[in-house]
Amino acid sequence: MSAPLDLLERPSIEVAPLLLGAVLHGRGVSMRITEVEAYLGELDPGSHAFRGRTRRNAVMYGPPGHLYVYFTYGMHTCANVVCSPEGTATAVLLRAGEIVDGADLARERRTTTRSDADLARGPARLTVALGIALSDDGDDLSSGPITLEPAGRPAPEVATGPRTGVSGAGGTDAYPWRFWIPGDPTVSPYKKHSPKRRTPAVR
DNA sequence: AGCCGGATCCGCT
DNA sequence: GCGGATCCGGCTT
Repeated sequence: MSAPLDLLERPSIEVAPLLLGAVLHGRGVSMRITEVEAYLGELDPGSHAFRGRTRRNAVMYGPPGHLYVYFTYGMHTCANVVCSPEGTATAVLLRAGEIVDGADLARERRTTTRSDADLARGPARLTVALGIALSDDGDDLSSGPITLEPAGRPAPEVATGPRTGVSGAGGTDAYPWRFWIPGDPTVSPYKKHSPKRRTPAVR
């Protein structure tokens, strides 16, 4: 890995706050990262790696500095930055960003009309704005087509809280594994996942 | 071979 | 605020 991305060799929980303010470049769009979540690998019930290596999550086990892209809810793709040394499956989910260049192109990729702040607000919208597809799973962030430019300096202020949308994650709600730039209008507003009813209440 | 639920988003109310 | 969309991965049978 090239020197600028050496920071990704650490576990995702350390990398996540450092990614705030970093800029992704690619496919005609540049995006400043404003919200992320850390997924801690095989020990983390919320992580795709919790039950070990599979074909889908194989990239998470590879070297840091690559994209792990997955498909969910039958229609959405989401993207992670793989962290920690090869053989260890930690990653940072990219949840929101501010388009700093190429907003017209990002907007063309969307099917619905939204405000600028909404263009990459939410992990699936973020991949649409950047033109990331499932075929980008495993892409090297140091050589493109999507590249990562680390933040010049740490974000002046970082907010933390529980991860969003993670259910059945064995009490990890208690851990502040979500990081965002406080007050930034591009940060996704979604509330914490509320578990679905399992069985009808019997009384 | 089949089932279940999901690191979500959108449109309607 | 809520439910539907829509299909794949991973586990069970």
